[in-house]
Amino acid sequence: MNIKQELPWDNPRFRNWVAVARACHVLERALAVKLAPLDLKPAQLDVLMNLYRHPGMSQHDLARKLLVGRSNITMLLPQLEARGLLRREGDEKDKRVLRLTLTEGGTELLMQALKVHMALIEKAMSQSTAEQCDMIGEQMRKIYDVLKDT
Amino acid sequence: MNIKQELPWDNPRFRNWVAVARACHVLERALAVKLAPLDLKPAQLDVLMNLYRHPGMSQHDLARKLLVGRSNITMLLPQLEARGLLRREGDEKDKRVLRLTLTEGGTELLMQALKVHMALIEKAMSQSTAEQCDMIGEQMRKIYDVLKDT
DNA sequence: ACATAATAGTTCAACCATGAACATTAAACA
DNA sequence: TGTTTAATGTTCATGGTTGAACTATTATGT
Repeated sequence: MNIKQELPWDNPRFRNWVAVARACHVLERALAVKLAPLDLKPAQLDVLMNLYRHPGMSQHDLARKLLVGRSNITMLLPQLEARGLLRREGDEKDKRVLRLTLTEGGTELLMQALKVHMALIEKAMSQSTAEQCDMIGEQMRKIYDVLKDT
Repeated sequence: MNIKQELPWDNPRFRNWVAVARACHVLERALAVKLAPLDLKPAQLDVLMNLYRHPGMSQHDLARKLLVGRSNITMLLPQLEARGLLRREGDEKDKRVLRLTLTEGGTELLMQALKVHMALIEKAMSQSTAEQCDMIGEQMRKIYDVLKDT
């Protein structure tokens, strides 16, 4: 086979993407550490955030928002429900779906967790100008759109 | 407690970072799918790439490069070694360390996998200009530096 | 209406990643 | 030298994520 090809580490796009992946990795890790005192995992925070913004959403919709399998949601929710952070109530029209809503306590914990999350992101992205930051977001949304159905 | 605070979804930095995380997520997933025919996981590809660039590196160094724990490497390598993709040889000076090198077969498989990986990244980032792409990489490296010791 | 297909959620087994505890070897230092 | 400290790699128990198979319910099509 022809082993001669442009090696990726000479390719700017490749090198730059590696940087993106590494940044994601360390931010995720840092978030996990900072959330530990609240006894909350990043995945759980994602759940709370989505329920705050979309009260009454179904588990299926939540899974799609989080880019995760439905079974993952099934495994995730009981702990949060047992802690009184959210409610699961059967939809009356469609008996298959469960409607999810945050409780008072869930909202309160979310607000604390958001402070932590925001502080971390501020720290991370404070080095970029607003224009740079927006441009990054714009490009990343394009990437998502290109790949989402792959 | 004071629940009044700037909500993250109104904050550009937050929204843009979410886009970064989502883009990472879907690219990682797409890579896993595309690598499946080669019977290779993304994590394994990362190993091969690093060994290609740094032949003779130790497991400890590899773990640091990949931002994972040493035990992860211990679990990862035997499969690759059994497939004849790499060699583990004890260092003569320091009997604690194992030196890792790719075999011919490992290099060959790596080259195939790199084509897949490159194609995916090209597809993802082809929407950005070279300047935008470099800027993204630059900002991400800053983020990594800021957070790496958190 | 009835059969078929599609959807929401659950269960379960398999796979990964992690971190603490451990064995071996090397380095520091007294 | 002899003792203590540090570093490398392994083992193992734990917890998280996944996808396929399953149940229950709703939609579709004839």
